[in-house]
Amino acid sequence: MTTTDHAAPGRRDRKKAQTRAALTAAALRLVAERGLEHVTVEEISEAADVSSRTFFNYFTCKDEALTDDPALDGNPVVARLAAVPAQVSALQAVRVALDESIDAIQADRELWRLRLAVIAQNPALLPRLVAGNSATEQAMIAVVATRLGVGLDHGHPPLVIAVAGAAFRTAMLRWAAGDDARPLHDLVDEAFAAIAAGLPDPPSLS
Amino acid sequence: MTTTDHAAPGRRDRKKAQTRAALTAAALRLVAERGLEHVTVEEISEAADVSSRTFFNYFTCKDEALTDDPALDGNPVVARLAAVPAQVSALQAVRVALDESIDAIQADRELWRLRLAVIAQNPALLPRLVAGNSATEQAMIAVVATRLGVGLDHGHPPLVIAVAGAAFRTAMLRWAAGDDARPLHDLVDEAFAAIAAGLPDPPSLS
DNA sequence: TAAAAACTTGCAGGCTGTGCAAGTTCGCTC
DNA sequence: GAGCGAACTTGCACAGCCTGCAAGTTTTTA
Repeated sequence: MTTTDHAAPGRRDRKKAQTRAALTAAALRLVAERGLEHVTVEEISEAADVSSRTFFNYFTCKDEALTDDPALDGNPVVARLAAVPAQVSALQAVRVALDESIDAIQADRELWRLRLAVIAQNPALLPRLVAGNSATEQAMIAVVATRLGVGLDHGHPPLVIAVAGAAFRTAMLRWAAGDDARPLHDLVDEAFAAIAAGLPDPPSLS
Repeated sequence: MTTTDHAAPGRRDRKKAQTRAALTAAALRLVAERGLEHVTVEEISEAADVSSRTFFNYFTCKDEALTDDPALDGNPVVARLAAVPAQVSALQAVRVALDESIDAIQADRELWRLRLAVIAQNPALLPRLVAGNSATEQAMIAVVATRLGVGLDHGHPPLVIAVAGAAFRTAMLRWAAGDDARPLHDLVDEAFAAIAAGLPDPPSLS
């Protein structure tokens, strides 16, 4: 059993989290310094003081060490999405479901700024952010379909999820770029609001 | 010189296109049959009757042989986007710029159905569709920023491009899944219309 | 304290992707 | 139409990614 929710994590789980964090930190630091292609898994593992074989016990590939975050597990997001009152529109429900993820990111501000800088310089990593990996995305689509009372073959739920993901990723990049000093939450709100308004052209600067 | 636009392609360029098409067809067929992980570059090359070293002269990685299509080169799309009259909204301009790509896909109906089936079964490939790779995407963002008369640090252009891409990809998958028998053009229109309307919840089936 | 479960590690090995140095095909010009 | 140069193909060597397996070690549980 690997730590049920309300149990205090034992030494083993603490060590695991520690090793994982060390690998992630090392990966991000090295890639930020040298670029994705000039860092090997062996170097990352070395920096985190584990064998490279152990690296692959934590991550299925190099990219995963850079993008995945335990604080952003998809399951809670899906659960929260299902818990949003039915009268809220699907789009807004997704935004609400992301609230705690947004807070988690803002709380780990420095790590995420670095992570997003790395992602911005290696666009292949971008789609990995936030349920880029089918599993969670499919679950969210299913929940939205249920919320709306439409079949799984309806076109709306996949569109809402894809668009919401795009909005969230865009807001994160903007937040990390620092062009706008506002907190992530505000930037996400702005993006979702723009979408809810139908993405009208903004007034050009006079 | 590699075939300027209005010149008749010589034997060499014809052979290149042929080899490329053979590699793509072989890759799609084999992956559809066996799954992405159970097909090697060597097998694909073998099926297309070239060496595996030659495979990498055409594609930088295995995925590229499955997703990229010469008919969907990003440059023309960017050019068309820039050519859309300025009074058209950015979102609609992107939709218009995609028109010829949509036609090209519909014309190659069978190939694209197979390709999208493969992509649906291997979601890691999805982001590669349609300017998933920064270069074109950045160019489109720049064009939209110019259209709108806003700076490159403005948040709207990236949002529009990301959302439009999500809409296009979603429509393509829907089209290929065959849940809806309408032509791709209609499905793309529907998705863009839904976005322009602010993604309101559809009426649930009574 | 002892068995069970979980985690780490090394090793062997297949596959991806790249640089280099032939060899071959094609296009162009005289 | 001979021949030169550019473009393309290929084999080879090699770095790096990732996996399965079979130890060994640490933590948990009884």
